Amino acid sequence: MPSVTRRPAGGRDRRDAIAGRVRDAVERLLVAGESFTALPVGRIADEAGIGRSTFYGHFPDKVALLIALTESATATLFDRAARWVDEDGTRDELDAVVLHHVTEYRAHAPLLRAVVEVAGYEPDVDGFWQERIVEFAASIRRRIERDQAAGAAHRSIDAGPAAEWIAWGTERAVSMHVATRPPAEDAAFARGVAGATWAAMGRLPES
Amino acid sequence: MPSVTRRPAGGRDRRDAIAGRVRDAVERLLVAGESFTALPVGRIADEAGIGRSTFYGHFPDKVALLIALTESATATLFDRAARWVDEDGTRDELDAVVLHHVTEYRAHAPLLRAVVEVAGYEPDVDGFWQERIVEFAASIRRRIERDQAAGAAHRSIDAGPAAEWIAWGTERAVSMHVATRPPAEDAAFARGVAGATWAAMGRLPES
DNA sequence: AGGGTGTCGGACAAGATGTCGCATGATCTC
DNA sequence: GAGATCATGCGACATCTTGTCCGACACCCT
Repeated sequence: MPSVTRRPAGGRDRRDAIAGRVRDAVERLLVAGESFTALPVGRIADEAGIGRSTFYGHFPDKVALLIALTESATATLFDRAARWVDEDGTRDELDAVVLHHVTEYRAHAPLLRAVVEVAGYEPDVDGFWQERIVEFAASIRRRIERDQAAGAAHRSIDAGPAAEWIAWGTERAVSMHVATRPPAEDAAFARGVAGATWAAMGRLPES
Repeated sequence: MPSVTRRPAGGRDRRDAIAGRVRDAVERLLVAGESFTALPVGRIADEAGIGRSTFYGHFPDKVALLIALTESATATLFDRAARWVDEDGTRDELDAVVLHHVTEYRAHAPLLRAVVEVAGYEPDVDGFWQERIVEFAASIRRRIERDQAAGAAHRSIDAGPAAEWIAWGTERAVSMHVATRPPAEDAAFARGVAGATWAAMGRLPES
């Protein structure tokens, strides 16, 4: 005789299945080139095979959906790069790190395109995205400062602005590259960015 | 006795005055923090003191208005920086060049924010903006290559990707800086970015 | 069987877009 | 000044989207 009332497993499974269908539907539509901004909720509901009012039972609005979609997708996006930064990774490792970032970015490109798009006019999304990049920039700054303290990085580099420039620059350049170039060019692009990043951190190799 | 029929100056003046009022109205609304995307045409018309249908007599739609607004505003945005690049400007000149760019960007910040925002979902605006940055990146690439040919820039820098990274990075970092920091910080930011840019071009000073 | 929850389809109100028609005002030409 | 032409403003209209609500139905649990 149970002493608490519990949600039924069947009901939860069904509810999760619907949220999953909405997610998959949005992904398909974004992959097909739809702009998130111009995408009506009714279209998403149709694509997911649910009622439009059911959508509102799961998500308060389209923006909340986007935030939910991207939280997990971007949770690990910067992990490898941040680890390289935090653990004082080497120049030899950097090509692979940037390539991994480009590859991950490309894998989530439709969603990330939507995030950047919606961040332009939605403060919640903007704040969420900025938080991600600003956090990464802070770790780059600390890395540059450590390198300078150890005499490994050139003292002409001002760690704060340089770190912001690197973090935002990488985000933007990768996003543009992924949007306009084929995957076959990823490795060369990543090598080039890695070289410029290393230099911008004040770490040009000895001539 | 005139042999051609000409539109009267008064009528043209009146027509230009209306277009100007629309421009000023949009600028005021953007400065006030309105998102261009969320701004209805009716609101712009009210702010400009014209009828909504008159708006459509002057601009086919809101996006066309934005493009018209930003074409002149951004026509010269990159001029000074491009000149520095094309005329093989020096490190000593770069601080002032970047600061000028930041200052110009800040002066047009509401409009440029709108461009980047709308570029996310409007192919015309996207193309227009990309063209600007890609052109700038190409000139940076040529500059890096000239420097490398002259033995002044480090050969570890791959000019193509580095140039893209610099161009897009600068656009994005400046836009973020202007949106989140006060003008008093512009000079320090510009110096920092100039240092990182010079380094990313493979031009770290001798230790 | 009864109760509770979730879903679907439809209706509603509000807002925005783009177009059109009509009345009025402004300007130009003779 | 009179008449013609063009531009403007207002309002109506059709369409679409958003967010909300309602009733009917399905499903699950006790």
